[in-house]
Amino acid sequence: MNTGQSIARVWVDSPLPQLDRLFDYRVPPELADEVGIGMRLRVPWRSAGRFVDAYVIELVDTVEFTGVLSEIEAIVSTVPVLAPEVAILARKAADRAAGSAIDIVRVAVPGRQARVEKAWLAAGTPTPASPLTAAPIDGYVAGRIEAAVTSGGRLAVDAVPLGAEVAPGVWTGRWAVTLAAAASASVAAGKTAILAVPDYRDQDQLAAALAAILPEDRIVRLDARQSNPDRYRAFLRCLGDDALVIIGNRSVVYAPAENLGLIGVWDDGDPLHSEPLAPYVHTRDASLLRQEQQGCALLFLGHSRSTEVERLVELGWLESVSPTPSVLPKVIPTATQTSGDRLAAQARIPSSAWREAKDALATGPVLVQVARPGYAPRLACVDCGQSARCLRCEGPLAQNTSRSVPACSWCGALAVDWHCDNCDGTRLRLVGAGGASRTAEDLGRAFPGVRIIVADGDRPILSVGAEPALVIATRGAEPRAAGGYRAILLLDGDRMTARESLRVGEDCLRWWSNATALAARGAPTFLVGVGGALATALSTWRQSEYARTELADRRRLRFPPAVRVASVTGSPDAVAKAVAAVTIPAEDVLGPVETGPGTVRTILRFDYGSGAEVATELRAEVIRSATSRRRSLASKGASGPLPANLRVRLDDVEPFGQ
DNA sequence: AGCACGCCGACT
DNA sequence: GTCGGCGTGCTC
Repeated sequence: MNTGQSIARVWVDSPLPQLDRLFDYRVPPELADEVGIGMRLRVPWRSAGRFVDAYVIELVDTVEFTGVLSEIEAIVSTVPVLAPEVAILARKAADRAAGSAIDIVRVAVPGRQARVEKAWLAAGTPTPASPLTAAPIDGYVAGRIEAAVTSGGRLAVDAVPLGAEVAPGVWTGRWAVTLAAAASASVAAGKTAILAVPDYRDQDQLAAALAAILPEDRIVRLDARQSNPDRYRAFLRCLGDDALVIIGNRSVVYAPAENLGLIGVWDDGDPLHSEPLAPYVHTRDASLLRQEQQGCALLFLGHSRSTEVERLVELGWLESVSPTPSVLPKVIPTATQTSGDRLAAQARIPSSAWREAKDALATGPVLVQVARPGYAPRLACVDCGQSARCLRCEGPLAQNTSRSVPACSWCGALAVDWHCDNCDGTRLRLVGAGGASRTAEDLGRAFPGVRIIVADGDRPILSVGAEPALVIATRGAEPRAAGGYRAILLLDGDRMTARESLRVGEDCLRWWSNATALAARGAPTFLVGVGGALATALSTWRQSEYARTELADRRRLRFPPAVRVASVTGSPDAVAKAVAAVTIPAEDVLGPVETGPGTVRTILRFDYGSGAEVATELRAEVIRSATSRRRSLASKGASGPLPANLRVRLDDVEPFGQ
């Protein structure tokens, strides 16, 4: 592997920001034939007896470092787990997010499983893959998406809002069929496709759609939920030269693929695409970087459009593609509480929707989308109306089933012997609309004899059959119905739109659009109790138009994604210093506000053009504060934990409400 | 993070 | 004289 170079330049596996650079180590002669780029090493660290893991980034024969070099201790494995294209991507993504490359590597490269690795090495290169033909992409102008896939195009594609039977009795969304076919076009052209979806239910659908058009050995599932051996096995499979389809959730965008033809992202507006680990790089941003780096095609597919994708469309960076011929779901916005039927009124269902649902129930499943799980998500004192709080921790009380004892939503304590701290009353009543279980109970009374199915985060259901049933689901947890739902009721719209968040409109439209796409062709969807631009966007099925006006609003207000933002958190002096180090206009410095004992947060807003500069400046401050300032606070004898020096997070929308 | 180096007060 | 306190700085 080595061509005579005797110096390995490595990234050490440490979360310390000041160590996020290359370190040089001498390669001992006995390892010179073995060591290669991307391998995991064990190297001495500072003093005798201490070692850290490291990844080989470069092999060179000269050093700029003037000190005494240490020697590599050992090669952990000769498998080049950190592919060069992934290392480059990690560096770029980390720089953009003012974070460490090694933090990305930790997400990108699974832990070594010696047994799995041994078996993989013994098996040798996998079977040479036979040539394949691409599956046709139906529902769009013929050849449009295929052409983009084979020529490195970038598209924002509106998904066809229908279901598909990909195998006898196996139903998925048409989006999965579209994405699978696009991936097959890439693989047929000899290039790997990476497909990222937000959750496991989406992953199952995509896997089913792929299984229908590609041989099993072409499909690799790579996600964090797999067991360590399974994940490592799948990861190793990606290292070969074969053109594969690699599917998974957000971290799959870092899968090794030297010969990458396509990155496909389903439903980029789903918050599960946003990485919760530092440096918090969103699937969308990682995909954009990788597309530029490797020149592959990039496809964002969704039923609704995120403001971020809309921005890229308006810039001309992405091209917008809609189904041809267009498919318009039948959406009927409906006012709240007009039903004369007592039971319907109790279940918050307007009379027109009620009648249609009743008729539809004779022929197949009907979906009812609600905002919250449980029975009574909010309780109050019957006598004085004050909302009921836990006697122990002041958390809000909720009731999970009609018979269960109310319990605290925060600490879980059962509210036995509860009394109101305002009036000493002891009886509780439901506030506002009930949760999924309560709605199920109400509807069960209204439709005696009809099968009721409840699906929420705790009781996930992937699919239901074509038989009549009332399916009550919380938003985002809707099962797919064989042949599609015969009617859909979107309840609780008023409650969903009442949330305080920058993205509330976008999120609601996404939840409703995704649910609407579960309807059978021509089946009605009733949007209850919502009017205005959101209702118009859903009923005219023009989500991108909504995204356009939403983005225009954000531009006026200088909110993301019209601008980029960075949150700077830490001790008041560290934050002040960091903010002073950044050269941006004063009106774009928001704060500081106190976020905890001795901790403040300042938000910086800046244009995309200044992004690289701001990230570099903030990064330098993080390193400075990590290396210079020590525990000056702790030595003062102050009790309590030492507040973190300085934390920087780019494109953090949480301060705007999430 | 750890851990060594370094420069001032009580000690055999 | 020097043992060790912890503030400071570095890790190829």
